[in-house]
Amino acid sequence: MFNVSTKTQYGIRALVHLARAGEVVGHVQGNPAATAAAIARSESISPKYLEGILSLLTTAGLLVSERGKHGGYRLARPPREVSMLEIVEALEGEIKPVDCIDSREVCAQGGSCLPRLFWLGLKESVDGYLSSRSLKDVLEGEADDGRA
Amino acid sequence: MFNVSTKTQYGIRALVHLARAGEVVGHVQGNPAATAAAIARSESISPKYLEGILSLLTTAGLLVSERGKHGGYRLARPPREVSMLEIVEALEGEIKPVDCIDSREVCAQGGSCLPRLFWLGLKESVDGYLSSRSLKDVLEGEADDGRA
DNA sequence: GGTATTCCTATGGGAGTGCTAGGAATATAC
DNA sequence: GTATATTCCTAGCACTCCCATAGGAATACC
Repeated sequence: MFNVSTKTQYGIRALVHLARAGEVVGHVQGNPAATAAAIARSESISPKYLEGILSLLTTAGLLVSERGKHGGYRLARPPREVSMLEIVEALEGEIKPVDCIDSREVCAQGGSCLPRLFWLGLKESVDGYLSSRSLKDVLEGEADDGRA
Repeated sequence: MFNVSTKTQYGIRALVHLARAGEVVGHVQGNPAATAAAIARSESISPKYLEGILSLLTTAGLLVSERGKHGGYRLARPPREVSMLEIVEALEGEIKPVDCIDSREVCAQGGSCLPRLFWLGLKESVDGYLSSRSLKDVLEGEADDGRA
């Protein structure tokens, strides 16, 4: 349960790759931007598949792309300022255990829906974890910050 | 993301239904056991579909079934003693964001897999939330216990 | 113009979800 | 012991989503 798609896994690995290489907009302009093909090779990911993923991250504002020859991708912000929640939501959509999660009203089913509060709590727990980690934390292998 | 299947949603609603009706093994022997058909009717769930779900919960040891005429289902334990983690795992399997979550060794991909620690932390966060809630908590609509 | 890149759209196999259907096994009632 | 009410087991099916793969259009550098 709670399987994370390869799309998200690959996306995160690509972002970690860029972060490790210091590919951030503004910084280290000497470096050429990293191409999708290069990241795919280095991370053993299908190149064409990764292309689409990087496009999504660009649309979401997490990456900046340069087209044409010597083009490629860079992080739009330093890793410290990118929360994992942003990344995951960009690729998988909102954390939403059940569909009725946003409607403050009662569920489709008529009566009182007690489980909804339970699912809401789960969403908050997951959102809390994801938003408390930055790309930099993942890069540095920090599994937890001491407080569960 | 993190969609919970109807199987699990229906299963939980059925368990809440049984808990509310006081259908616990040993207690209130006067009551007839609740049938799948009756629960399905009351909760507006497809009867045949619910049958399979209740069977799963029986196999998992959360319900006790009685076959034949006047048969039905009862909770195997009082609601206070049933953790939501048990229920969810019985219906959806282990919480496992990525497949490499149990292998202490490095992922399939050769090098160091930093994201694995991150996913492990997510699993622990979800497991923690689920194991901290009992069926009774859900029944009483307790969304949180005060501590995030 | 040639080349290297991102970007867009379409396609397809495979797996999982959400049921539906039919009947076998089992227990009670008369 | 037959009828009846229930759980239990297996199979199947439409639908959607996942995981790519493919081909080419748009763009930018040389």
